Amino acid sequence: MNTEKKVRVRFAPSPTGGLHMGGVRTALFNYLFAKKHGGDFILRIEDTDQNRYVKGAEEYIIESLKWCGIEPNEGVGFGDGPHAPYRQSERKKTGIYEKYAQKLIEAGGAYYAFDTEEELEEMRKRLEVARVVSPQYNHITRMNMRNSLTLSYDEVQKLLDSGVPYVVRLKVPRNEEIRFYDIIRGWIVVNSSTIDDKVLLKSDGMPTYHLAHIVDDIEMQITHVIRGEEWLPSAPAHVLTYKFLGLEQNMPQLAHLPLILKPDGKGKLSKRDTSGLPMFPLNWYDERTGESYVGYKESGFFPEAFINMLALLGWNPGNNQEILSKQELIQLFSLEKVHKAGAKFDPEKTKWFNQQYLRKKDKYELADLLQPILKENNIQAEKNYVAEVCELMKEKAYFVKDIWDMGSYMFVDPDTYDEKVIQKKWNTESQKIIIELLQYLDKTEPFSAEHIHHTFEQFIQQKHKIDYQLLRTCITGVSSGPSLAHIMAVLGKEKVKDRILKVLERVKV
RNA sequence: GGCCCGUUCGUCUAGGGGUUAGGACGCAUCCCUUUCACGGAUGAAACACGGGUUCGAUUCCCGUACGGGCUACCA
Repeated sequence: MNTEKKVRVRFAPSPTGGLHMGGVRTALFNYLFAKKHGGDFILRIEDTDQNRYVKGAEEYIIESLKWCGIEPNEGVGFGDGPHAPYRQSERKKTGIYEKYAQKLIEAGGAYYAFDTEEELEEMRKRLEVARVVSPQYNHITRMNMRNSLTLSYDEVQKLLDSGVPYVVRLKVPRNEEIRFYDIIRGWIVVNSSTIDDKVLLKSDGMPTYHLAHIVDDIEMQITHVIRGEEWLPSAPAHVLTYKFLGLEQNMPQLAHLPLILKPDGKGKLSKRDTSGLPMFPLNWYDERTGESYVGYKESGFFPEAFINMLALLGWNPGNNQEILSKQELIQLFSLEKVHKAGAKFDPEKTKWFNQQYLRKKDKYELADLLQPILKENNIQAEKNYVAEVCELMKEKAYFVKDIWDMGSYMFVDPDTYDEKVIQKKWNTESQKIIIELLQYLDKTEPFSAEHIHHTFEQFIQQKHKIDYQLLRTCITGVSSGPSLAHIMAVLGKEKVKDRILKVLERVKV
């Protein structure tokens, strides 16, 4: 609450799978907010659920953040700061969560519960039969369960000493108004009677998210918690926990981000989507299920485009500018301008973003990016030539690989020719014209786009009309593409002549 | 079901008591171009509904509808 304090925010994913693009956006907003205010951005790994732990997920998260260019300046994979360790499983070993749980119990804000799974199940059934509207472990039902509120002090001690498994639950009071301010949503008021007695410490000794994140946020001096809207319902319980701990003054400010929704249909974006675009920043293979998912990186997206698109999902600078560099995003970002409503992911616009970034790149940069694709296709070409091809093709491309897909004829002679064009237009007459044109082209010097164009005009004036589509097909094999004169200039005179002669020889009337 | 959050063109959004409700993606038409694309121009397209408050509401309030989230010893 103290604005003098240095801003410190964290991204705290649990390593239960590949980092979803929704998670990337949460990380991004944290990053932008931190940078904007000259603060720290921390990566904390919340691996308190051993059952859901997925090998490789942590590395994946780190690599994803690196690729996106939203690197934490403190935390797992990014160098220890003063608050190491940053993995909750390791932090647990220091006894810190137990310490806070103990404090809570002593303050009367939490209690031990010894109920077995069966007993809990039984309770739920009982409530269901009784048609209780919200069956939960709460201020009413806890009085019928086995916990330190219903058992005598001696009984509790005996159970504790005998090593019977127990959990620690938050003692949520009855009928109290819990208020808190959310930077994005404003004041939120909830009646405590609707909140259940959340488990804070599990019977395996691990804290739940509810306890762990509060302890760590306090210990790590986090000033702002920026997280997904799915946490909004449990936020009142968190506020209560801070209060019981006597830490209300140190409580970070809360900001709950709107969810990213599926482009079609309903619900939040899931791991797999039918839109055709990836849901993950990087390729992800899930060892458990054997499922693999493609990433934005491998699909040919630029990280800047990906980040730009994500930033505008639920936020915008308010000035109609849509193409924003990371620096601009940082400058313009503010939580107050984050939208409240969920945003549907738009695959079309995502591609458009990539196209915009592709156009901004210069031809040599594109040439470097195209090089690996050429290599895959066993093409060897000089960098300057590749750059010219990129310059020529880039207006049509969404991805670097489009340059190859649409312009492979710039590197290899066509071996097939658009049949529709050939069938319709290839005849003795048109052949004759092309042979005549060939002589004109031979004399074109220099063989630049401008001069070629001039040659065309001359030819038309002195000889015949030119069927450009046919000529294009002869040279490139396809019936559409960038300016033909430019293509010819880049290919060079010899290549052009060669290709035309080849067609005359190979494609009979 | 209960609790919480939300609702401006198909989508992302700007705006906000009096506006021709703005931009972008996509779509359509036209211009440019040998073609496609780019670029340019134009167009179709929105304040969920019903009550208040007000001289006036898309904007504020309340309902309704719809959408979303949560409802675990998961995060």
